[in-house]
Amino acid sequence: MAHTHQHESIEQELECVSQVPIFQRLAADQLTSVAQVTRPVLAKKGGAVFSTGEVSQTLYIVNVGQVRLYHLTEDGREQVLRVLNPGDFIGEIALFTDEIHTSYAEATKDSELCTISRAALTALIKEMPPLSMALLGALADRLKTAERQATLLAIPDALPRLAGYLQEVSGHRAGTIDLPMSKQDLAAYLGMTPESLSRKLRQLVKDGIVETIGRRQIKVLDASSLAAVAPV
Amino acid sequence: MAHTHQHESIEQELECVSQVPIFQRLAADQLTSVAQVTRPVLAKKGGAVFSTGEVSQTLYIVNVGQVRLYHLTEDGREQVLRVLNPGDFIGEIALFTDEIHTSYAEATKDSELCTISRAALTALIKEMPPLSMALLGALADRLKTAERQATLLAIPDALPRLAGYLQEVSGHRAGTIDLPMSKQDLAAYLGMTPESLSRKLRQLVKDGIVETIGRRQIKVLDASSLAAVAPV
DNA sequence: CGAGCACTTGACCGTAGTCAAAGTCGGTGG
DNA sequence: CCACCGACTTTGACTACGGTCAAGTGCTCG
Repeated sequence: MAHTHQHESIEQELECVSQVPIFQRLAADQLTSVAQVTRPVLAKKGGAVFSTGEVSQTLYIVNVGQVRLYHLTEDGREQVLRVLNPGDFIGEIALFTDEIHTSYAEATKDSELCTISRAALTALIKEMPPLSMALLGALADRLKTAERQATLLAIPDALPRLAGYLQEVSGHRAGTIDLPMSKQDLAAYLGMTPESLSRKLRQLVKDGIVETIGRRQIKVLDASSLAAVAPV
Repeated sequence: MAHTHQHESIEQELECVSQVPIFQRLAADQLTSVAQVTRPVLAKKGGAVFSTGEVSQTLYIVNVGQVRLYHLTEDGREQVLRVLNPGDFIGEIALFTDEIHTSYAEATKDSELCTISRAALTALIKEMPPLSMALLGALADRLKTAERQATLLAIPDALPRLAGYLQEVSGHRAGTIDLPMSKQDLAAYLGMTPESLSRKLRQLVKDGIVETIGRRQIKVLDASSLAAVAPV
């Protein structure tokens, strides 16, 4: 489990809080109030931030590193729900619904997170209406992404599923994409095997639609051909 | 497009508002304030509540009837995102993110909805902190459902996908389920064809795990066998 | 520089999609 | 109240796509 600093200065909390989109609209003194109720948490690469079944009424904000959020199905498959990079947050479901976690959160790199307890956040919201709007906006955004993922996953064929994803992360324009996760995680996210992902990606490369650069970058060469392959 | 009543009494709005879970924690006088800014809307069976591309900064709450929310993919497939029954709401994404609708909403029965504009809701939230907590809770809940749907859809085989769905709507217990949508919509929701759904359902019936009653009901006979088939 | 892990490639097989057609339920109108 | 019509659902045969298993290649990080 992660280790909590006890004697940190307020500065680290401020750094964390000020980086987060949901807090960005707040005034300086409000930021300080927020920072005062956060607690930093460290998680080593491969370590768990939380697991299924835990009753953690805490909001986690990723400050440094990367956290992978996934469901574990009974047959051992990991369904990647999303990958959190600095500025992203998790735990909002547990925060607002009184339920136990149904997913695992695991650091894929050495990571640094800030946490806010449910009680503290509730108090903050009462004081700062803009904060609740920001939170609502962030949740709505996440919901949109999740529904989009569901739409993608419902596509029966792997090629358009991949194309749809690439289209989305590229913003429908030609250009270089930094993949937010490893190819095997991406495969799970898209509901296919790493083998299928590899084959379909290769097909797109062969057709001159995309180009791979190293392991974590893909360059979209022909956005319109990509759109023709994608079904959305 | 739907027709708006202009000269309704406040009573109808109150009926609508008081039925909605997100408003249920409010005091009577607060409910009245909410009711004052809502506008009822009627939608005939088969009629559109809104379509892709519309810039509607409005929250829709279903009061009577049923509304189907779906994406249309380029190959003509309809991906059902969800089906809204009385008390459910839509439009929150457009409300908080300044974006155009990416989905269609269509009434599957003659329906009655209440609407609240973005401006009005923002004002309400400022006045009533509990309301924002309720909204956040509702959104978090929806997010959880969407992530769950994504997990289900990522399952490669159709049988466990169906079993997982049945498990979920039955609350993991034996008993009768009222399907919230037609089988062909359910097939789309689960990312398979109506033919596959029919075959897999039949298999569950043959194995004595479930029983079909008419077209819209399924009775779970053996919850533990169902759990054995489901992968979640 | 080396070891291990991520990724790729290949061959085979099973499952679900497709197309076509029959069957059945539900609602509407006489 | 019953009969009909239309949409939903089911069934069947065929095909192909992707999953599985196995082995090979190449980054990347220590």
